[in-house]
Amino acid sequence: MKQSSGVRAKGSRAQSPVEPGRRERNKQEKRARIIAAARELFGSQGFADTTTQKIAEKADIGTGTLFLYAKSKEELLVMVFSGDMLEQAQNAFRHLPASGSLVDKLMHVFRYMIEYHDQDKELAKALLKEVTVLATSGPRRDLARLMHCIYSGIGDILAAGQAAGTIRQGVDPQLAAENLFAIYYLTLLNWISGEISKPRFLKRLRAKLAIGVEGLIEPAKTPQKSARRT
Amino acid sequence: MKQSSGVRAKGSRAQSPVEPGRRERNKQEKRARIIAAARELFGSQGFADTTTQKIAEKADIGTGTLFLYAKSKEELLVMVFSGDMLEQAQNAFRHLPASGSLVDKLMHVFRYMIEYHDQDKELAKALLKEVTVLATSGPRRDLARLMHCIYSGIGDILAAGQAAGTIRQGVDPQLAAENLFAIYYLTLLNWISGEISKPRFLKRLRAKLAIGVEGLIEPAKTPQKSARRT
DNA sequence: CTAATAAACTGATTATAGTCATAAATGAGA
DNA sequence: TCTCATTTATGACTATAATCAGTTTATTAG
Repeated sequence: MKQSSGVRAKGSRAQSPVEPGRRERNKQEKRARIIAAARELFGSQGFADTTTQKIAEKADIGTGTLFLYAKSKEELLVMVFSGDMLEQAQNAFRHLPASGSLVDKLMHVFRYMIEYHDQDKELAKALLKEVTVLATSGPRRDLARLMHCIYSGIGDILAAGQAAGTIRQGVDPQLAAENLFAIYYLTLLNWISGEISKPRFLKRLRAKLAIGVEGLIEPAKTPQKSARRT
Repeated sequence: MKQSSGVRAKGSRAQSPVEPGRRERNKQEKRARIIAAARELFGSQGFADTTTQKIAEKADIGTGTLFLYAKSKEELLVMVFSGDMLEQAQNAFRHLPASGSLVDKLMHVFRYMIEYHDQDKELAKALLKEVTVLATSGPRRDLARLMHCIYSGIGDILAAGQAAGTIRQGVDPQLAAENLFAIYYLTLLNWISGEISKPRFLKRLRAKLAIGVEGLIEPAKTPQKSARRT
């Protein structure tokens, strides 16, 4: 019933606020071995052909132990790659170009993610299948972090646009960010599932984002510049 | 090597262009039994707790036969419910209200689909997990029909709006339709995965669709009517 | 009709994800 | 140091999705 997450403050010198303790260290070290083994095997054999046995063997743990760290093979997959995806997303926002249109900025961000998935399309497919349903769901903490990073990153871009006066004040940046991500995400899934080529995909994505940004409404008969072909 | 899809034109009277033949009839009948059995069991026991054994038993076929009709348990799930979803989508467009804003119309359409999934959230979750990745992919014919129905339905609404002059001519209705569906879909997934209540979800969806329709761009300093709160 | 061919069916069998009773390791208290 | 309680680890075991070699059934040709 106690929580005792390796907090240890025994005896005299325990100056650093949290000292792990052997138990916690072992656990982390094992967790790291599991992730390393799974990453390598998923990468070389693919998701379906990698058995949990092989992962346990490679990580040098018992077969049952694996499921103490991930409740299922699918969760293991997410565990392995959600960290990578978060890093990729953070990089995307860190290297955001200062100039350029909103669509350019969005394409910059999404291209980082696209490049990541392009490394291994099969794996990406399996991964996205899991992520799609889990991402929004409660107890997947790491995915929640990823989604928050993405949504707040895009939200910040939009808020900056509002501050600069290029984006309507009335728009909730959070909701708009979710919209733009949704557009990206379904287009990504379409690409991952085969069919369409990468250049075509990128072009299509850009066109869709442009529509998402500009909206669908006819600008109420003001014969100004941007009204094309009547 | 021959194709011989039960075409049968034997002997004298074979006036109707394609007469099934016993083999094809058996197959269809068996397929129907499988779908009926699977639907009932998935509905009462849920996806995970329904074994393929139980389905085969209930459909009165061998365990192996099941996998002649669906390559996997997941495909079986899609087989069972994609027909329902298509019907639901067709109903939504059939009963489209003549008046109302674009957002109203979209909400009308999506509400039909939402009501369907609301009947059994757990099942919907399992179903959407499969559908999300397969929907776009090649060899899933029934899902392809579903997506085409949805996209062309929304596309038609938008094209009508263009004809009426309320929607910008420059917008590709197909791409815009995919955007609006994407907004709906990720919001749906978020709802299905728990957390948010139905009224909140509907409200949020409407707000997002409004943003998707109106766009994000500041209307270039024309102090006209529709510019809210400066 | 009969034989030959092809398609559809079958359930015993296999592969593997995930469980669970038991054992080992760890840390706290004395 | 030696208990004792709690957490973590283990691999034999179970459940079940999916396969496949062998069988049955339908169709076509003669």
